[in-house]
Amino acid sequence: MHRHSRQRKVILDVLKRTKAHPSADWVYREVKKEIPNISLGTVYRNLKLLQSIGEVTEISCEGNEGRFEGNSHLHYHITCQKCGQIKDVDDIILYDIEGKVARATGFKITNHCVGFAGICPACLE
Amino acid sequence: MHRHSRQRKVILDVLKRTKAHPSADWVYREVKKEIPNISLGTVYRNLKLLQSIGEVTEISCEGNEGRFEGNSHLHYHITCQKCGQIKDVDDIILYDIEGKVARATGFKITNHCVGFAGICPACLE
DNA sequence: AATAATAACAGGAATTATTACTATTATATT
DNA sequence: AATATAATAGTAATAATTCCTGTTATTATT
Repeated sequence: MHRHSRQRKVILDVLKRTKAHPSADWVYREVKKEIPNISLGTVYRNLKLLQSIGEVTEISCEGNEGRFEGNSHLHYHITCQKCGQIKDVDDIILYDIEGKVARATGFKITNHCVGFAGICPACLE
Repeated sequence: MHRHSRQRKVILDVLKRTKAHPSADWVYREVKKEIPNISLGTVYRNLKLLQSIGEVTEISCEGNEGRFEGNSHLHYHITCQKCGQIKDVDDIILYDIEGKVARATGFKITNHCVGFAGICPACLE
């Protein structure tokens, strides 16, 4: 069973209060401000644990692996290939896509991802 | 300008004739059968070059980064989380999804990916 | 066909992200 | 308070990919 730890709490707090989609290393540097001797291994271990209980999601599309977010409602992402920012795409809903793929392939679907890449309005000038 | 090289030709041939979605290292080992002293760096360099001219695609969804394919028509992928195989999903068409996201976000979209994870029929028993 | 310019190569070193290991510390239970 | 062990810090190890350097091979030009 899970015990509480200050480290885990601060890691989750950091993720919950940012709208960005940070890397493990960014989380590490941020938590370090509050717990200066935290270990990078602790960050990785807790990011994984927090994922397993649904508190944190790792992005898995369009080269954005290793980016995390504390926002757990279903949505997709778009990445600017020029400045690197990742934004949420909240307006697109793919109705029953997992069901469609399950029927087409015979797989039991457990997860899907959708991601976009392009140039953001600011970088377009 | 690009020159021809035996290495590049064999790398592309290997990718064109497999239905799998191999890793750079698998391609390397396969090409080694024909060119025993090929270098892994050469494989990476050519995979990148072949991508840039559209002959090869790198999968970018659901933890399948670093997997390549020579099949360049638009389609999606599904990965079995138990046995690791990656299969093509050819039957699902997302109508004008890039246009929809462009209108919703203001980005100029250059690419999108859709990927699924689950358990394949064989692994389900 | 020989020459010159340089793209591409082999082999190895370097880099980066992530995981594993181990001795110590902190949390929850009795 | 004593105990069991989950979690930690710090470091070492691993894996995937890129970078570097001297050599080779391809193409264009003579």
